[in-house]
Amino acid sequence: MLGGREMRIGQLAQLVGIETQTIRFYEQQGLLSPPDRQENGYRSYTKMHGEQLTFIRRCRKLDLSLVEIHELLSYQKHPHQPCSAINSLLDDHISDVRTQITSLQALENQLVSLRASCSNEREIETCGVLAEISDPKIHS
Amino acid sequence: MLGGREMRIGQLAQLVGIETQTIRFYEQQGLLSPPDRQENGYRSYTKMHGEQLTFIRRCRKLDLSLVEIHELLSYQKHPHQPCSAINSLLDDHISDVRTQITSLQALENQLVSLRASCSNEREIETCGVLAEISDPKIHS
DNA sequence: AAAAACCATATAGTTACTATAAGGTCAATA
DNA sequence: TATTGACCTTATAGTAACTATATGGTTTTT
Ligand SMILES: [Zn+2]
Ligand SMILES: [Zn+2]
Ligand SMILES: [Zn+2]
Ligand SMILES: [Zn+2]
Repeated sequence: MLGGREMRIGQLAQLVGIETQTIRFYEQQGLLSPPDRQENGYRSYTKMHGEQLTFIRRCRKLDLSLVEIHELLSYQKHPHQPCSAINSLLDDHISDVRTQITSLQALENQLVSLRASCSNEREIETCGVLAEISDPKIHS
Repeated sequence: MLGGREMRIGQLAQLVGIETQTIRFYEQQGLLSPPDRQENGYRSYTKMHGEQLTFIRRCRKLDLSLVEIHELLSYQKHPHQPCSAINSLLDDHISDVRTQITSLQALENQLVSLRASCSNEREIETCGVLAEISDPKIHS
């Protein structure tokens, strides 16, 4: 054993703040390099695996999909190509997020207006909310 | 056959603008009343089923979950209770949507700032985007 | 009669995990 | 020494709301 810094999956999990199953899952998905195994079959991780995992987790917090992360990792393996692909990926992702925001805002408006059609304190039978969903008035 | 207005699943699907599998799925989930069957086993739907389906679809467009729709439908079956539960459901849902919007906006800001760390036209090796994800600078 | 269109059920796939089952390994304890 | 507990292994199923496929029966059209 050259550098005696290996850890087992539980320690890595604690280090990164993630569940052990998630680590195995990323390995299975090809996002995390398969670690060496001890004689008993236990996974043996290095500092590098910790960095890979942290990278993946940061990407996930940016709501990048596993496929997108896969792409980013593949770019990292060809460091002498132009980085325009990375920027395209990011631009597309930003535009996805903006689309989501826009449609959620439209949804919020609809919901607020629906909510306004009930003055509370009624019986369900005459509740404006259910009535509006069942038979919406058309607003210009 | 008393009122000869029954339709088969394909016709109902076309009427509502939905796939036949989705109709069967809603029935299986207990959202749509099970229709009568013809002698050959085919489902036989009435106008009422069309209205139920339209209600469900409108709820889905408001991004209400199937569980929430289930709740709404159960309220409809007890029309002489106060409608405050409906309003609570809606208020909770609106607050969910607002939470989503807020966190997506925060995400958008992060992504835009990340994007700004690359001036394009570089090699991947020196791309500020990957560098930032791997090793983020701390901003106040 | 044969082909096309429709219906039926059951099952698997999607995303990113999370949870469970069934069992092997290791260190500490009774 | 036997057993407990914590840890590890793999494999499989569950989540949400559909969507797609496989396989086979029925009806309608050509
Ligand atoms: Zn994206
Ligand atoms: Zn009301
Ligand atoms: Zn909701
Ligand atoms: Zn770049």
